[in-house]
Amino acid sequence: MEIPKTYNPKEAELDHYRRWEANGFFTPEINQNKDAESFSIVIPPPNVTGTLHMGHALQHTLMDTLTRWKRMLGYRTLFLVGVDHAGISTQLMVTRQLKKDEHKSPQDVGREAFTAKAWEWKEKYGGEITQQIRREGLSVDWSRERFTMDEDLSKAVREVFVRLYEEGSIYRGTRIVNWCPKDKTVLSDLEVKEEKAKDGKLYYLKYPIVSSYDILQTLTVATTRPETMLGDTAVAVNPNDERYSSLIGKSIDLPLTDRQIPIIADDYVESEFGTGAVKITPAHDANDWEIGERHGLEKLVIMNHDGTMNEAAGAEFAGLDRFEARTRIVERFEELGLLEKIEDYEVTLPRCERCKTIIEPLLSEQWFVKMDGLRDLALDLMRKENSPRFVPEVPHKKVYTAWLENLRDWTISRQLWWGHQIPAWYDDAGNVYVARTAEEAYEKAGSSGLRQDDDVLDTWFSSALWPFSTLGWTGEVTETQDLETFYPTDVLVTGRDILFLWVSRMVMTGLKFLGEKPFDDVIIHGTVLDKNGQRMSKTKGNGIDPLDVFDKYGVDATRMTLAGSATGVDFAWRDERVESFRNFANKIWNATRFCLMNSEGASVDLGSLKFNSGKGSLADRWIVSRLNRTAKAVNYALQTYQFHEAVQLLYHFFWDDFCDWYIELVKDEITAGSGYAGADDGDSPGVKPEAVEVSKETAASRTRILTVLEQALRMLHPFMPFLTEELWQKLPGVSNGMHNVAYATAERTIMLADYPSGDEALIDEKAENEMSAVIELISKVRNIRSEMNIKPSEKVPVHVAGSDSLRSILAENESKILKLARADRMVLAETLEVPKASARAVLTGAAEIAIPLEGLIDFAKERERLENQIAKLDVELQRLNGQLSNANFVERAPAEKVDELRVRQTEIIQQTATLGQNLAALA
RNA sequence: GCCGUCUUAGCUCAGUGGUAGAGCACUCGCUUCACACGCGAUAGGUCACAAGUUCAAAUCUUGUAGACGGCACCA
Repeated sequence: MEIPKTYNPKEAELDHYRRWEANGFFTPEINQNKDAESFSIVIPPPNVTGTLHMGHALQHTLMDTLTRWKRMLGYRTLFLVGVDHAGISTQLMVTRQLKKDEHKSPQDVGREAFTAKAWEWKEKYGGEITQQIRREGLSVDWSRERFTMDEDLSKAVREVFVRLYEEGSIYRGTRIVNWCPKDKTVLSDLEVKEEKAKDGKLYYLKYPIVSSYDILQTLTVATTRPETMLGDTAVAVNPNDERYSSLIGKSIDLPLTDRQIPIIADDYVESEFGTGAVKITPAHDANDWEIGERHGLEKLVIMNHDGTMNEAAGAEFAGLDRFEARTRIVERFEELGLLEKIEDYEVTLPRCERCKTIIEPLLSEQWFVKMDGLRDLALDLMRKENSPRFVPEVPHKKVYTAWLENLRDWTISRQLWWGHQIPAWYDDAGNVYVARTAEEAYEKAGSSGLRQDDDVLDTWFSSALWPFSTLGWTGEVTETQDLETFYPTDVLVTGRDILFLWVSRMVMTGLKFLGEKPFDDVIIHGTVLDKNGQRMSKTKGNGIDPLDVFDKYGVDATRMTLAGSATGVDFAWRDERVESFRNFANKIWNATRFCLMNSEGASVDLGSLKFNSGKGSLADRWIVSRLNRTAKAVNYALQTYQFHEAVQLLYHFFWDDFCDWYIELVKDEITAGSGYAGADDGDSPGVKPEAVEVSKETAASRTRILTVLEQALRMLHPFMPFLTEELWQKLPGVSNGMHNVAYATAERTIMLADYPSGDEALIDEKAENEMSAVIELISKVRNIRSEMNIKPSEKVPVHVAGSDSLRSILAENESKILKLARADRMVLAETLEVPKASARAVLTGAAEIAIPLEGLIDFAKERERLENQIAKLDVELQRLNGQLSNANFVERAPAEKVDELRVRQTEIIQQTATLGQNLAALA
């Protein structure tokens, strides 16, 4: 079979994906084993407005790797995919489009037309991310694709809302909330991000005290937001503050208004801060609101929802933007001689996570979820069962627990049109009827003259139900088969930024409504940073588009790069790293190409790797041992979510063990008699292999190498799905008979092949030790050749002295050693008998080698070589001597350890002696 | 303010008590018939700093410095 010299990923990628999807390989139904254990994972639903970024690519890779691995192991596997309706984001997109296309605002078209537009937008543009997910190769079940606003999911949302309302956990109340004047909606605490302001100021305002005398007395208050003074309804001081005790009970003539406000005492005030007197604006500050509650103060709202001042702020200010009002008020205070001073002051400002607008704390009536009960469910689960298990555990377990412990009520209403409209209806008298449907509300009210609440729910309210709403939970008694089979899910893979917003809430709702946690393990992956270690962001423009990387290096190489980063750790993106995995993909391609060029008369046969002890050549037993050892280690690494460990194991097994050693060791056997060791440049057709008779031995060797390769491809498949499928399909003899039994009848594909789990019986310590000796010998010879500048084309004789067993191992592998060491003969003896003009080295086990180099040797260089070797050993020996002469060490360290060092000490002494003699002989 | 993470080879990072590792880059040598996206061979680190625990510390404890993250407060 002829294949090109270089792997071209793009060709393989789309074709295989189409075929996998069309054949239903991604669905759990492909699994024919009724007793199969299930494995399920739900994707963190990307925003419908979103496009793929590196964070997605990372988390998707981890999830797909796990899913493919479990599927190959025979689990009934569901990787559920879906998209989030992303309330604010989508509303903004659609609003923008409406403005651009029709020059209209949402209010112009009305709610119904607007949401219709939003659905249109979703159908048209919302598919981008799902196409990108296909490009990534994710083995998600498209037949179960979900959208958070699907009818079933919406039903689940209403059900949960009604149940929480009925038990009193959802309530409507008037509170200070986080208001975004740009998006014109309330936000939860988690959607507000604090940011340091560059030029914060602290304004000291003098408030005139109402006095029975005519002397003007003032009380100075400090504030960062002077504009709120128009809403002040008191000034507070600490009750123990002697400076002000006489003022308590008196009043202030509030400047710029015609109001008089009281001076009150409250413990909240810290005398040390500012002037020790605080202006109190209950309608525009959460702490002030508390004080207002305690003292029965009026709550005067002075701002509109768009951040402008309202009538209550007074005619002079009404209509001004809040920041214009600030400037204006400061000017007016100055005019009145009431501005004491302005200080620079570092202040952190709350900003809208989405649009970065400064949040206005505003008094507003909203819906809230009381979190106490839900919180306790999650906390108990953590305290009693240590669940969910975070990977890595530090720091997430602690952060998660601490957050729960300090949890406050959740503001769930949003002043948007795109989302789940709150299932609450009002009659003209203002009575509220919370119900699953309008009909149910009418029934409760005994009238159909009701108006549904205008607001929608926080997007995270529906996301919180994702692990079960997607599996068919609607709260009805008939639970679906999927829910039965796949809930709870096995593992959640997500970023740390949504630990509170999403993960914690899924835990709470899962426990509450299904009585069972939604997942066992939570992998919190790291953040992909740019090459300077900075977070990628749109504003910085330093983002790396995964699709560009796919185009340049291939999806598989990108996946290996992402999986190859340590779980949970941030890492700086380096193209060089993907490049090395692109090279790795090419290495796999070419190794396969070589095996295929020499596959005549052979086909993949698992039986060819089952050796009874002692049977099979050393190289064969060795590679089979390495294969099985690697398989065991890879499975363990995946079980413990050490993806990078698995990547390293596979990389080194394939490249070092399989390519660098095994292929080279058996090359002669594989190419024997074919006259076709390889195509020359790819241009000429080469010799047709069918012209040549393939011997039984050659065919057997070819079968073995093909089989090892086939197993390696299977192990690599969860990480590199496209390349491995592409190559696997080309191997002679592959069939659906290699599938896990659960998929016996499915059309043949590597993605359903049985995953190698590693056979302990085929791990052969003896073979690995013997091969180490062969490898050590070859390496030493190569080292001498290189340092003595012996041309690659020049063959040398190799003399080896060593034990009987070593000599017999080497003798058995003579032809291989000669080839790889580029030697023309190997002389084995008990002691070395070589001329003085030889280059020498020592081997493990009191063995030594020499290469006679009459006329070629550079004595000075050889002396240097030997001295270097001695010096290196001496460093180690000094350390060993130190340790072993320490009585404490010998007494207290485990005997095993002490013995180990003694053995090593003896060996070094012996080797040093040998090298010393060699050196002396040169003089 | 509170909590936490990181600091290891030129770069990016593994490594969690017992002789320091990888990839890339660097140096040297190779058109060796799968692959130059390759092959072979080197070089390169007092594991941020200090003290402590231990027979033994990159690894555990404490402190210091620097980088970063989360939470809270902010008149």
